[in-house]
Parts: sequence; C-alpha cells; structure tokens
Amino acid sequence: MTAAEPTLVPSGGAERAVARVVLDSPLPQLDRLFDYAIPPELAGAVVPGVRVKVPFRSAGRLSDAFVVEVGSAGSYEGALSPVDSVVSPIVVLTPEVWRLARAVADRGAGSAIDVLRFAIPGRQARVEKAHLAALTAAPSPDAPAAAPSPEVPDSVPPEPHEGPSPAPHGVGAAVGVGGGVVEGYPAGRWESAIDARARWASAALPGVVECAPGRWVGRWALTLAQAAAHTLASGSSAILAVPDYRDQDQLQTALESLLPAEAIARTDARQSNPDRYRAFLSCLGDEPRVILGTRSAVYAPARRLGLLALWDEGDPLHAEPLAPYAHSRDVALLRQEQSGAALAFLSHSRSTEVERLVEIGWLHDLAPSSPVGPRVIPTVQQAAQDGFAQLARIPSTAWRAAREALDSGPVLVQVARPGYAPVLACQSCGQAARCNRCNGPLGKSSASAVPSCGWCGALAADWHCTHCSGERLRFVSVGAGRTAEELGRAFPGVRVVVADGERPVQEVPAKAALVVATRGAEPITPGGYAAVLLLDGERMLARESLRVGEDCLRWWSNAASLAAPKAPVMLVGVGGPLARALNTWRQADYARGELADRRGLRFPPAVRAGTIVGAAEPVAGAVEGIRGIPGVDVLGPVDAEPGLVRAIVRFDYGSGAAVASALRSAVVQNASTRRKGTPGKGAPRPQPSLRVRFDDPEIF
DNA sequence: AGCACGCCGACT
DNA sequence: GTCGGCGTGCTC
Repeated sequence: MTAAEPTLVPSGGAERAVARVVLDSPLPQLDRLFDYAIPPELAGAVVPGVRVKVPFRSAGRLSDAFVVEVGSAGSYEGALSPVDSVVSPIVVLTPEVWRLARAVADRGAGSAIDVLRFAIPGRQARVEKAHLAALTAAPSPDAPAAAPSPEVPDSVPPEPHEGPSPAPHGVGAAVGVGGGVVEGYPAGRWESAIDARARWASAALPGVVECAPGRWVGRWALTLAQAAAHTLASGSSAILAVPDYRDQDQLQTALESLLPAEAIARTDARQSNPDRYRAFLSCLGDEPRVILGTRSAVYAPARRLGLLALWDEGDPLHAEPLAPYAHSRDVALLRQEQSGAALAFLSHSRSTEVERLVEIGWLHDLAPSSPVGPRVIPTVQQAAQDGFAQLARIPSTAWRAAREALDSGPVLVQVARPGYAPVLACQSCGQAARCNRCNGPLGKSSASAVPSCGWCGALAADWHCTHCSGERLRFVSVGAGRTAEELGRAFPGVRVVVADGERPVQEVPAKAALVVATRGAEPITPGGYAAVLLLDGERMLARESLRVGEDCLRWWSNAASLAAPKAPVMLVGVGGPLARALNTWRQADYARGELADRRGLRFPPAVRAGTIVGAAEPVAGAVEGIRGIPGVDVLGPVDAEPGLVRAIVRFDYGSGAAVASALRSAVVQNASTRRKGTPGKGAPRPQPSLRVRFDDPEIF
C-alpha cells in the first residue's frame, strides 16, 4: 500500500464494516456472497473488485475470493471471520462485469465464479508490478486502486495514420479508409445506430480490401474497424468479438490502419498468461479502448462501453465449451441490456438465432446500401466428360471455369473434411473399417502412410474386416490432401496450395494456383480469387445435425465472399433453397424459412433446450421440479452412458428464468446431500451426479 | 471438498 | 455409562 486515502472510519466508530465476497470454489452450493469482517489494518484496502484471501472451512485454511460489496449492513447473523489479506490493490472485478457474470450464471444454471474465472485472467505478479509502477510514475498520480480518478478529458486521436488504400477491390463501390466513417451502408446509419445505442444485425459486404499497403483483409473487418473508430472518437470503448485468431488477425490489421496501437487491446486464448493479463489491465485504465478478442472478449472490463459487436456469430466457436457454456451472442445480449451499449451482429450469413431476434423486433436490420453478392453459379453434379475433371470429381462446367480463371489468378477450392481420407471402409462389404484392437475408426494421414486407428493409434498393418473378413481398404471420404492430389493431376503444371486445420495458411499471393482449403480455413488473397469452387456440398449436407443447412450456407458464403468482383463461384451438386439463398445472396431468407420449420417442430432456437445428465434418481427429481412450469416439456429420461440417464428439456424463452432457477436448486441440493450410492466401498464418484447444460448447439 | 456434529450399536 | 461408527449438512 502506498500513502493513500483512508475512506473508512477507523475501528472505533460506526457499525462493523463488512466485505461481501464471492469465493473461488467450484462447489455450486457456495455460489453466493459470504460476509467477512474488515480488520482495521485493512480498512481502505478492502474495496469492491479486489482479490482477497479469506479463512474458509473450519481449519485455518484460506480461500481466494473477490470482494463484491463493502458495507456495514451484514445480512448474516453469526460471528464474522476477518478478511485475511488483500492479494492485490487492483480492481479486477468491476461492478458491471460482476452483474454480467451473475446474469450469465443465472441464465445457464451455473456459478458466477465459473464465469469470472473465464472473464478475469489469472494474476501475474510481474506484469502487475510493472503496471503499478507505470501508473504511479508518470501521468496520473492517483492511487492505482478503485479511486474514481479526477476526470481527465481524454483525447484519443481517431484519425487514420496510415495512407489510404489504392483502389481497393471488393464487390461494390471502391472504398477509402476513413476514421470513424462506416462505408458501404446508407450514409450515417451505423454511426447514428452506435450513437443511439441501438441493436441491429447487418449483412457484411463481400470482398476483400487493402486497408494498408500490402495488407489485405475481408471487407467485413474494415466495417467493424470503422465502427470501432467511430465509437472511440466519441469517447467510448468498443468490444469486437470474433470466432478465431485468423479473423482476429484480419480485424487487428484493419484496426491498426485506423487507430494508434495503444488504443487497441487484444485478448485471446492463444496469448501467454502474462500477455493476457497485460491486455486485461490496459482495459482497466480510464481511457476508452477498442478491445479485440475471441469469446472471452465479451466479458472485458471496458470503460464506458459504447459498442459491442460480434463477427460471424453463427460460428460454433462462439459457443463456450466450459460451464456454464454461455454463447458469446447471449452474453452480448445480456451485457447490452445491462450496460445500454450499442449491439451489432455482422456476418455474411444469418443464423436462425439472429433471425429470431430480428423477427421479434429485438434487433433491427441494417442492410448494405447496395446488397450485391458474388456471382454464384449453382452447378448440378454431372458426369464430367473430361478425363481430368473426372479424376477430381468436378463437373465439366466448373472445371472449365477454374481452367479459365487460372489465367488471371488463384482459384479457391473448398472441400469438406480435414486430413487425408479420414475414414476407410472394407472394399468388399463397404462397412466402415474398424480397428481390430479397440474398434476405433481407421484413417490415413498421408498417401504413403499405413492406415491407423483414430482412437488408439495402432497401425492396421494386417487388417481384416470384422464383418466379411475382407482384407482390402478403400476411401470413404476424401480430405483436402487427396483432393489436392487429384486436382494436381486434373490441372497439370499448376501450383497447388493446401490449407486446413493442420496446415493453416493466412494468405496466398495473387498468382495462378489452386488453393485447396477445408471449410473455415480458406486463406485470403489480394484482390480476391479469380474463381471459387465449392466442391463437397453434398457431403457437408450429409452430416446429421439440425443446423447443417445454416452451417453449410455460412461456410459457402464466407468462402464466396473471398472471390474477386464478378469472379465465378461454382456451387457443385447442391440445389433447392440453399443454392437459391447463396445465388441471390439473401441468406436471411433461408434463415427465415428454417426458423419457421423449427417453430413447427419446437426445436431451438424457436424454443430453448437443455440437457440434464446424471444418476437416475437426481435426474428424476430435477425433472419433477420443472414439470409444472408453463411452456416446458421434457423428453426422456433415457439411458445414456452406463449408470447415467439423460433428459432433454425444452422451454419457451419466457420460462427460462424459472427453469434455470429450479434446475439450479436441484443441482445445489444434489451437491450438498451426499449420494448414498454403493455402500460397500464403491469407487468415489468423480463427477457430480447431476449436470445441467443449456443451449448446447449439438443436442438435436 | 473437508470436517464437525449427532444418533445408533457395543464396549470397559 | 461412554466410545466411536459413518450419514448428514455447513462453511461468513
């Protein structure tokens, strides 16, 4: 502690000062505030938002905790233990983030501390020391802690400091780079929506753009960067959340072309812990920032949050895989309601979730001024005449389009699956080939590799089929590697580049080449591709999932958006409403129809859904607790893994709070009353015997 | 999670 | 009478 302001009265006067803290414990029954006395020597240091250590559990053990409130009104009657120590003077839990964490946990029947662990990076003593030293050293001599520092009029230069781009490509009119002016949409509409703290969904402009000399990004990235620059220019912070680091890199490039580097804070899971903590601390300062990151960015402690924007919210990477499993979209919706910031969803393709929000009037639609899409040419699968094309299972029209395009630049070929022939089957009976040891799926990692098991890794050197005793294997699905080989033969003399999850490629030069990429891993290229071939449509659609249609449309739209203006985009082997939506570039139409179907079937997102997994008895109890709530129906329970059952609960949005709180009570009760189970020295149960998960995109 | 508390059986 | 089993529930 430095010399500072003792805000609280010394021990003598008034009632007892009480700190209300949230404990860092995964136990659901501890997810509430606990009262501790503030000893005189810590008065003034124990303020809301700091990390503390408190005695907990009978022995003299200490638990980590965050102070949530400080006051004199103790709601707890018993004797209070004193706070043991303050870990750091930095206010890492802001009131806004606490309210958000509480709301996210309540909505997902989870613990607020689970949200906080995700939202607040671990403390790094070194980084913190440097941060505090910098704070006390130069500009603002005020205490580093909570003190609402004397309001300094912040001046962040919103001007672009990079030269404007020469003739950017992209579908639609040429755009220049301007600070805080969002181009490509009706003039002033984004700006006024941001200023009015509105909520909206926008279709992104297709195409790529050169936002600084030699730096090309998807056109969408420039839109978000311009919106963020406008927000910053008006003295507010902006949070931009993207699905993965590839999108993040593009957006960062776009931001750096408009804003000084100090105005940008970057947070993502790939950062080292010190880097993460450093970026987090930089958000806590008083100057507004543009905060760029993946899922966790929606929890950043932004000062004066003015805009919350999500790119490609339909990407499943926005769904958090850890409890309480909140999707960035839902977190953003809650935060918007609490903070009153503007909220924008930008994407090429519209998810059914966003479509629902538009239909109920929660979001408005802010469309580009000239909604022109890429030139999409649906191509029915047909037996190719050309021998080469047949090799690569490409229809002759698509093959010819690619052949011509290769004269002027690179051609993007999107394929379905990563890896090389991930699935093998018996040549004689056609059944999927299984490992002779563990029954896992067999695959091949390269042309010359010996087939091996995807589970145990055993080489299938002398494999035999368990169904028919056949001994020869054949490919069932064809991955990027194999497609690349075939294309290489179909287009002799052309350079082939492969991009997939294992071999990521951010950008390819604007030279003739075949770029074979799995969906989601497409590199961008300066000026856009001379042609785009969307090859494995049928196979992608074969996946068994409620979301398969909208997922495919999203993958195709994102790939098509990388094409140069007027370049052909060949959609192979797909017809119907999906092909029409891509061809007309009216993805929202598809989402509308899809949502209507889901309403009829009572599937998400027309309703919400959750799974309840656990031992039969607690699951039955939990189900009993929600049966009476209106707008709720329960499927099951049915047997799941050995000893466990699973029930699916579907409920209207309006019943969400009641369902969540009832299930939460069941989880808490189950956690505190010991499971009797097998009395005879059974193995201790490693997992809680009742788990609840809401809004899992993979339920149906 | 730990750990104390408490209501039953078997002992000095 | 008292010791101690482990089932039950609390932790500011």
